[in-house]
Amino acid sequence: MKQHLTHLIEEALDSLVKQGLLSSSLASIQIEATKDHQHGDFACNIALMLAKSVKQKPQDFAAKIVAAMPASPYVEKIAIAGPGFINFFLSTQSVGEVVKRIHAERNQFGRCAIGRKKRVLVEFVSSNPTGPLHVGHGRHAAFGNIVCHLLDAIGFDVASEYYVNDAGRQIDILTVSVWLRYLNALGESVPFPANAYRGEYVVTIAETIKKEHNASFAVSSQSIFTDLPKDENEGGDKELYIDAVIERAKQLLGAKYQLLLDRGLASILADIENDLTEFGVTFDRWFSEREFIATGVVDALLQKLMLSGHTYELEGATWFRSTNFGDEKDRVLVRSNGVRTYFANDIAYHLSKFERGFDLAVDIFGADHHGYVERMRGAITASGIDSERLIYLLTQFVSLYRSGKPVSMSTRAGDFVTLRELRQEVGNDAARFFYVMRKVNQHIDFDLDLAKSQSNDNPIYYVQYAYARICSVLKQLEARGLQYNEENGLANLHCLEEIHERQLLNLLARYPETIVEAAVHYEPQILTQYLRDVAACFHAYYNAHSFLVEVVSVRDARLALVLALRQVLQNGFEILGIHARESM
RNA sequence: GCGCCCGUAGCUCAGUCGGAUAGAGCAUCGGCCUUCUAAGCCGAGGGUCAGAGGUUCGAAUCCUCUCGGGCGCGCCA
Repeated sequence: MKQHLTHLIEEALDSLVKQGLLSSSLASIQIEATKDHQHGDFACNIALMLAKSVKQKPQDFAAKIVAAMPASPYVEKIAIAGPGFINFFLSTQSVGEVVKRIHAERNQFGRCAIGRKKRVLVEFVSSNPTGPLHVGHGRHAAFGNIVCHLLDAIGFDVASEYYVNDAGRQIDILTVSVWLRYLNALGESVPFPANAYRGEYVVTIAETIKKEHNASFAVSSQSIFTDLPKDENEGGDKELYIDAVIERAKQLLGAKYQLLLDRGLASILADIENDLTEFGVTFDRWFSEREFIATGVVDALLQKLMLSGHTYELEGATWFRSTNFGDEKDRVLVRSNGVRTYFANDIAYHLSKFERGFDLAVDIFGADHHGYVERMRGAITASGIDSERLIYLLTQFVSLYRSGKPVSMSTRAGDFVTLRELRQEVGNDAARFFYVMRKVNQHIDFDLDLAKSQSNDNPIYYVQYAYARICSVLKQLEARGLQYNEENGLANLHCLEEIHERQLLNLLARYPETIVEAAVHYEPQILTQYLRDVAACFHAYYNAHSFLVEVVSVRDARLALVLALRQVLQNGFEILGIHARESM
């Protein structure tokens, strides 16, 4: 419809050019849906934009445009209002057309092909496998998953990946944490390092290992702790101390150290994957940093960067001159001890994404990584790849509120809330909806009481209830022994003349552009907001009018409308990954 | 100190490409159930869009500065 109206304006402008009233019709014509129904269904601001160049009052020029416009079967009335807007009032018949379209396209309604099958890789969560996911990761999971669905809906070829950071020092810390808890479970009395992972899950893993392997990882407490530096609580450095414990563990366990490491890692990854799967979030690939390094392609990929002339040697280390790309200081790629940094491996990983044929790489990270973005983009540019192809989306933090008070989530105190606990408390649907209801770069105050409440205050119940109510109407139809005739409904759309019906029809027509808007900006909250609007419109309609009226033509037309709405709700829910419930 | 993000009603937040009188919900107050679910609807009050300049037909939206809040500034990951 927008296209049609744009075309009408174009013809009017062309005609004015021919009359010599306008020098050029080259203007970007903006047609927008009105906010207020008194302004008709669509409005155009073209007269306001061109008024200056033709040296006329916008209202006068608008009148000339309207006079030059060809007649259209869809347009019932055209009015000039306000400072010079041209308002289009459509016929009931043409507004109702959207219902036919929805009935024809079903679950395809709202999908389009503007992504042109371009390949996009979305990387998200990528949480270090050192413990269970917490509520912050949940936001990444929900957001990333929904961004994938949105991009798919507009015709991108989407793949998702979880980068498993299983090669670094923190895995060693996990391993000794598990080991010390294991020794504890065997009855050894061992001090627990200040910098080790203190969570209860470590104890659980240790106990499992004890059951599986008995005492095969046992050593005497004395052999571990002789001649170690002081830990933090003894006035020492916790970093130096934990590194010394790691070294000692490797010495004492030999080849068995790797066994222990693998066991702990596998256990945590399994937990993470299980948690995400239950949450409805799956990945096309779990990309292991360790395996990636083992293939040997990391050095080959980094060669691109090395050959760019943007790297140099200093004090035994290899540096990337990221200051050439706006970074505040240069960054180390290879440490003086010969070990590559996380950054170097990550550059190789990102280069591999483009090497593997992806046109676009979308990374979803926490806002605490923002300092990292610039140097990665620099490295990509230096390697000869257009950094426009790398998109970073940074999420802000999530705070939980219960009874109006913030829930303490200090990791140190061991009382941080896991994603699993949150899901169990409020349910997957509410968690997903609440996570993406806010702009990604805005802090979330997650109200647990609200997410659980079964009331109109709760947005997730509000939208699901709209769906359930429509289902309920259909059950009622059956209970009264009535039949719905779709063909008759679609033939009588001109009966939908109530103001609520007009508003609902216009909203339904906006669903496809809402999806495009949400997808291209990576903003799912545009969709959640739309669903809340459409639900509010429906509830008002429901309250104002009966659907199951005596007059068959009106009844069938109304049912055709609410069934179209049900389809749109279902399509939106599908993208959000929430359930369409038939009853509440 | 430097960099990034944020600041909209008492509270939590919408506000599309710069458009018409800045909108919802909660809370407060007042209505609506012989009815397809009242888990809902309708109405009232409530605003210096943090502040000051600028850009223009028009600014919550774009630019500059100031104030306030969050985050980041490792040969960690």
